[in-house]
Amino acid sequence: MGRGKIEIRRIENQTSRQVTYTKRRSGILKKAHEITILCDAKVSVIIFSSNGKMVEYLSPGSNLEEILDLYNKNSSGNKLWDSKHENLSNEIDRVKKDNDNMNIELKHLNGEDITSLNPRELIAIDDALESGLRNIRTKKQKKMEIMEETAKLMDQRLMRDDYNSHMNFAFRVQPMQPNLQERM
Amino acid sequence: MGRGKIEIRRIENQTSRQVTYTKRRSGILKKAHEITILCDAKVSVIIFSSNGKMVEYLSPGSNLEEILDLYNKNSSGNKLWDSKHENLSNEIDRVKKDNDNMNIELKHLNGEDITSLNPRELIAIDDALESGLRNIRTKKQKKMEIMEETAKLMDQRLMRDDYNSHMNFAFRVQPMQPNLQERM
DNA sequence: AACTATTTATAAGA
DNA sequence: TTCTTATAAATAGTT
Repeated sequence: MGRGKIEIRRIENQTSRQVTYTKRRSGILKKAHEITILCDAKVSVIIFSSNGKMVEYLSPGSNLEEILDLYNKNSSGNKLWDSKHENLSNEIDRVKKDNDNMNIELKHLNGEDITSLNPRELIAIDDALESGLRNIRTKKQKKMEIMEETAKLMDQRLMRDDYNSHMNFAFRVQPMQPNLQERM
Repeated sequence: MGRGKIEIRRIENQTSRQVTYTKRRSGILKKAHEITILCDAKVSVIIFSSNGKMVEYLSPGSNLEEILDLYNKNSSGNKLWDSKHENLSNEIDRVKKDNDNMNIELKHLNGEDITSLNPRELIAIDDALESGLRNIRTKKQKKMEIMEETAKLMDQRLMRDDYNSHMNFAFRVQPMQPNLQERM
């Protein structure tokens, strides 16, 4: 449809390729719109020029997500963006499994849900609890000691500061007696 | 372009709407293909008829995921399928948080990572461990008792069955000498 | 960016 | 439906 017939093959001349692209692109978008109106179809057209610029047509009253949902429904087999979602889903499953395991472990450590356990498992839990208790008491003990130590040091320092501040006071109230300056 | 000019408005006649749809649909697909070849563009066309049947065109050497990735890059603002993604991501975060909390709790119960805890918290852990220990020992005890009870009952039953089977045997192998039955 | 000769698409009819 | 064909629309090459 033009001054001459053309073969459908890549237009080598960069300029006329660009011109043809623009003309035909608008043609397609127009047709897409027309079929939408004439036949109430839903149409999505996405066109990228060779240099990456995009234009799209979307039937009014549609949105691409809806179209792609329909696309997924109509496509047999592997769905669009499933691969992207699959990774996330897998991670959820993995983390949930961890979650369940820890939940069970916590319950066991609290003596719940243990009716199905065998004696060997019960002993393991008992051991874990005892070991935890030992650990925490040791550390608590150590902590207490450190705190007491610190408290003692603080106390000493406070007493010293207190002494000094008394001295300061003494100096301040008697500034005119330089022979009392032997303070640290 | 036809015997008469038509207005671009919904074709009310169901039949001619269907006919027009088919013709124009193939027209669009053809044009999509042509611009792909002539101008080496990338094109995605998805068309749904009013009764939900789908056809698509996709430039050879492309796939829809690629096109939609480009679409996302070219669309400013909120991306396609982000909402779906977001839901999954949120769930992961939520579950991971649970996970972390339980992990910390488990470590605390084992006496690990407790240096930052205050004495009140340490006491809570200590209590939890003791209560767990009490629970599990009570239940273990109960379980043992039940098992012993069961064992005893089984034993009694076995002994009785054993006796009976001997009786049977005795009767069977020495049916003719009833006075030799006094074995156990 | 406009123009127009020609091709192509397609509306209506068979 | 499918085929035909007159005509509208799109567009290739030109200005």
